[in-house]
Amino acid sequence: MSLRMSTLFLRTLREDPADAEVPSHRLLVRAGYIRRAAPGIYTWLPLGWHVLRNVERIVREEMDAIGAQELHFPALLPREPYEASGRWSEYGDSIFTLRDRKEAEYLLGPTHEEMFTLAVKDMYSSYKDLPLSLYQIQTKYRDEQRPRAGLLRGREFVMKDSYSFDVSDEAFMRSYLAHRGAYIKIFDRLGLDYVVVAAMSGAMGGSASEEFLANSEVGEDTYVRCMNCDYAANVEAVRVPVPEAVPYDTLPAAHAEQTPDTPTIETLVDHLNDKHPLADRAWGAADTLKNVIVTVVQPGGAREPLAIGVPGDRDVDLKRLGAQVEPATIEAFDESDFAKHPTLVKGYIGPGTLGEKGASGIRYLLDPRVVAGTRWVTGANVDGSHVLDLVVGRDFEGDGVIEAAEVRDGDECPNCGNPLETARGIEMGHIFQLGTKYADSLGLQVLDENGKLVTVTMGSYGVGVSRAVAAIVETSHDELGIIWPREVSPADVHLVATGKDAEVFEFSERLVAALEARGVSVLYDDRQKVSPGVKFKDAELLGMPTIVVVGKGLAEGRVELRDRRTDDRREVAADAAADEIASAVRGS
RNA sequence: CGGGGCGUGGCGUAGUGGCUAGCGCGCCUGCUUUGGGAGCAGGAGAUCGCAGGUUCGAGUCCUGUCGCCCCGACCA
Repeated sequence: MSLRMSTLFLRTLREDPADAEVPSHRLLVRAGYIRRAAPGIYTWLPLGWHVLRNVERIVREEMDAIGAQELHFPALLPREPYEASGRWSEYGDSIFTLRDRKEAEYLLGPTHEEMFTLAVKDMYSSYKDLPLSLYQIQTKYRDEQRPRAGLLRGREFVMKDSYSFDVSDEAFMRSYLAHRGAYIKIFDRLGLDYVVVAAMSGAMGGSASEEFLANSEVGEDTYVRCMNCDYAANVEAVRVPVPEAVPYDTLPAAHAEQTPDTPTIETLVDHLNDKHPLADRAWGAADTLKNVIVTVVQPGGAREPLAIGVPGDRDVDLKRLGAQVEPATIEAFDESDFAKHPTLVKGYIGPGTLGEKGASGIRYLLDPRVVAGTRWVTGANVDGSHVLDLVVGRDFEGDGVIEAAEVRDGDECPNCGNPLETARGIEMGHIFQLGTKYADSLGLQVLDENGKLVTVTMGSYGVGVSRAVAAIVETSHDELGIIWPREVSPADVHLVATGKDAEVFEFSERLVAALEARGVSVLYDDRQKVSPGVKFKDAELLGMPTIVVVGKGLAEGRVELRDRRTDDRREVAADAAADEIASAVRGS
């Protein structure tokens, strides 16, 4: 297959589009791969469409290799199945919904667990039919609050989603691991620099999940990895190592004291160092217990306040907190909320009024570090007053534990205790152990070998196909343009014919044909009245992995072969060019 | 939801209330040019986001509205 620049539906831009910030967005638009149609919605131009289809091809090959079967559901879906699974309301206003002429409600599918589950329920009823893995490559729709960065977070996007159906947990694990292996192959072939991390299952429900994150500064996910062992996790899923419980018989009794003008942790610490200097060290924020109040909004709209106690040197990480309470969402606790809870004294909130048994009745969850036996300085629920020597387990207890405090570089690894480092990544794939959530809510059961009904154990597995195109560009570009990995490139070779000699173009035509005969695809710049500089710039911007220049060297029987990534250049004999190029293409 | 920035030919942009809205890129025609985003000449292409208002006169000022981009979402 070959493409010709003279007729290709393409216009490269000399300047960056004003609305593009991240490299993948800038370059994909500049190089004419995509074009914005609406916020978070993009048109795939011919070159971009080639890349997208290449990514799809790789995904298909690896899914087929583990025996998954491809099918295709509609994107336009009826409301009922999503009502049955509870997600019509769980997804809330992030689903695109619409009505038909009879006022029946539909949605544009944000994901398809329900449809797969119902299809299997419809057709299968025996353990003999399992295991089964099905997949589709579909356009998905989510009305994101804030689409951003071009293809990285769009409202319309292409996703491969697959689902496994098994009779037992043991059988399920085999399906899960098969998918995991396929994903590793897919992301390797896509040329991505990625990590596999433990993750939260979020709106998908279920018990455990792992994410495949492409390392990138512009990624929206933060993850940690241990610098010693193989622990890696999305910050949302990090487990904080729990300190040993300490006997507290000998600790001094709790007592409140006046701490005027100390509504912040910083002013409180200053007060402590001023009035209660310690012999061996200074007071720090970590000695204080900070109580943060938020509003939890349930999918149905019900609102309730929630108090979270964290060490004063840590902020509450809203993403982590959100992941814990999903599908509920978190909103800030504002002045009007404070007005409804007069026992909360802003700046001096303490455990005294918190908890289901406290005066405020607000549910009170503690960071894992706030365990029995630890001693804190915290608010006394009186303006200008704090309590010292307040001991967990002796003086107060929370209603439970929550992982919501921020995770920082250098925190302890829960596996081995060594320091963790944080990094950013783009979520490329996510594999979920769903358990029986959907099978239960939609009634998917099969008869086992004893004739008894058993609920099917499911897994769900997603790859962001369109997002992968952006992630590849993020990990593979330079200041001149895109550098496609061989397997996804729109063509193997960008052939630039320069000069005005008819011979150059005649030779190039023969070279294109010879390369095609050798299975090498070519993007041929056959434009006749375009200056060489323009052609070179375009070749670098467009990013085919190999660039071949036919020009002034042809008179001496030579053509030039360049590697886009390394910029290695060498001259090869014109009459051996097709073979040289073909072997260079296969070798890289 | 909040904060900030911005809406002017396809793209990037200029435009102290005053003449026919300017420039670069791209596009069209002709001639020249062809190894690093060519030169000259001529040309096409804009209801200045939209709706009101102020004014003799509005791209420019006022009000409203729509849209886009970025940041933040809580620290008591």
